[in-house]
Amino acid sequence: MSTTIVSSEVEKLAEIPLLKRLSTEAREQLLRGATKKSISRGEMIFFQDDKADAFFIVLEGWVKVFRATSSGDEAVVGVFTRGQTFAEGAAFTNSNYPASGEAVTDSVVLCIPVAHLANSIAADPNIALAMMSSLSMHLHQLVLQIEGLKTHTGAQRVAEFLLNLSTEPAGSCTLVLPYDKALIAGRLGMKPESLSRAFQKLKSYGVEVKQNRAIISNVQVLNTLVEQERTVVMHSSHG
Amino acid sequence: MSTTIVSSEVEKLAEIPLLKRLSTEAREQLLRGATKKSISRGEMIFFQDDKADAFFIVLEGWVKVFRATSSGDEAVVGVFTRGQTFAEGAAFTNSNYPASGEAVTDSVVLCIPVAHLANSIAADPNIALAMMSSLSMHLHQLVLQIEGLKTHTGAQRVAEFLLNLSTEPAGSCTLVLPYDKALIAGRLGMKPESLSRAFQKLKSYGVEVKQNRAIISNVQVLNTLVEQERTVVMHSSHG
DNA sequence: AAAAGGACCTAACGAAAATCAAGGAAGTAG
DNA sequence: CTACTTCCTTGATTTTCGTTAGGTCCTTTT
Repeated sequence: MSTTIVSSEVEKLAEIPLLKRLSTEAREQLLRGATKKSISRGEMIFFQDDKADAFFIVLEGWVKVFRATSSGDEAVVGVFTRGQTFAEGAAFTNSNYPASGEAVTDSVVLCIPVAHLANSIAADPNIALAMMSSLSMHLHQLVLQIEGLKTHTGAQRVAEFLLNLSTEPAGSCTLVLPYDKALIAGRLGMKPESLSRAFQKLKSYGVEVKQNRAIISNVQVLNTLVEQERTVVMHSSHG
Repeated sequence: MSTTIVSSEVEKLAEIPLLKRLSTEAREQLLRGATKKSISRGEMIFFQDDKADAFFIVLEGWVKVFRATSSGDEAVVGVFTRGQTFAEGAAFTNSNYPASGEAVTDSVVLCIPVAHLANSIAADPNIALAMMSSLSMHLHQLVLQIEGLKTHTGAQRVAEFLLNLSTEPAGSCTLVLPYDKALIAGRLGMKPESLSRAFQKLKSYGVEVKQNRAIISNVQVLNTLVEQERTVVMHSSHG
């Protein structure tokens, strides 16, 4: 399921962060070599260790990127949705994908071959600047993820995740969990059971989870929890 | 302690990965705006949340990049040495440093202002490609770090760290721990006490640690340890 | 309507690692 | 040589988290 981009679609894609800063000509040039792919839930997009000959932009749905260890264990490295780029890092080292990509919902992604990207950059160097900005944001996100893993408890990471989903800066807020709990757990570096326990603990901080809906009664309370030091957190007073 | 680069030095710097692929002219252009800084052990190079107006290349010594939480806890995001680039991600987001940088030994770093980089890229787009490659390698390294944290035990991560330092592909090998154990622990996402105990466990895999020297009696044995699944590792037979 | 399957939660156990506290080893200054 | 600091190790205890197994609820199937 793969089609080229028709020019009427190009302007719709201008809202994507990576393409936003480009001129109309540069955008058209870059998209000329791109194809749109529809992918069913559970289908693989690329495989770890394969030659990295393309990178991707999510148009619809959710995609996970993960590394599989030799023993079948997997570590979720990122989860991406509408407008986000993924696997763009591999595209420049002229090497292989360091991780695998899989659709976790039915998805549509834009696939841009590395060879075409190289040509496009030669034609318009501004494309390189847009890519670098995208890479940097990715880098920044990974830095935050590492900090979270090293200094936050499970419940704190879950709280952080919920706060990122919430739009309200304060007060109460209801939100929809974007993908199933097993994947959320993977994304946060824990097992589903631990995620369950974390939700339990967050009850005493005013978080109610029912099905795929979460209700935060007070965003600021959660915020203070995330800010707290590891050792001080989650002692007898709450629980 | 900050000086500009004299042209006689430029060719010596050609071996640095970021600069390697550039033409002599591009290299000279980029280095024209660079300054060399000598930094004492413990001195800060840049501060988290400050405006990111420069990125760096290590010429001598070791530098750590870390994030500090409000409560004084810190997460080491990377440790860099000779030839490696750091904080280059911040140079493109036009924002603030997501982490702080500090010299852990007396060091010399090359400081390249973001404004000058932008000018240089305009003059020669190939510089952009070199930067992208550097960013990508960084991205890849962080991905591996996240994988390690999520799927390896402490002892496995230490083994991995030692293997990265070793030059021999097999057999025995002696190596020098490049910086103090507290930092190694931070780098690997654990406490110094846990690092100590991890070294203990590795004794039964043929690793001897005395002072800042480590002797690996068989590199391959360590390699198999790292490859093993989490749950199978470190049971009664060893220890 | 009953059965089957899937997603999620709960509980009990064990392993890994953090914490707290104390003791050693090496280097430095008096 | 002794006192002191800094860095590292060790031991005892607690917490966290993975594992396993069983249970509930909800949806789909027959």
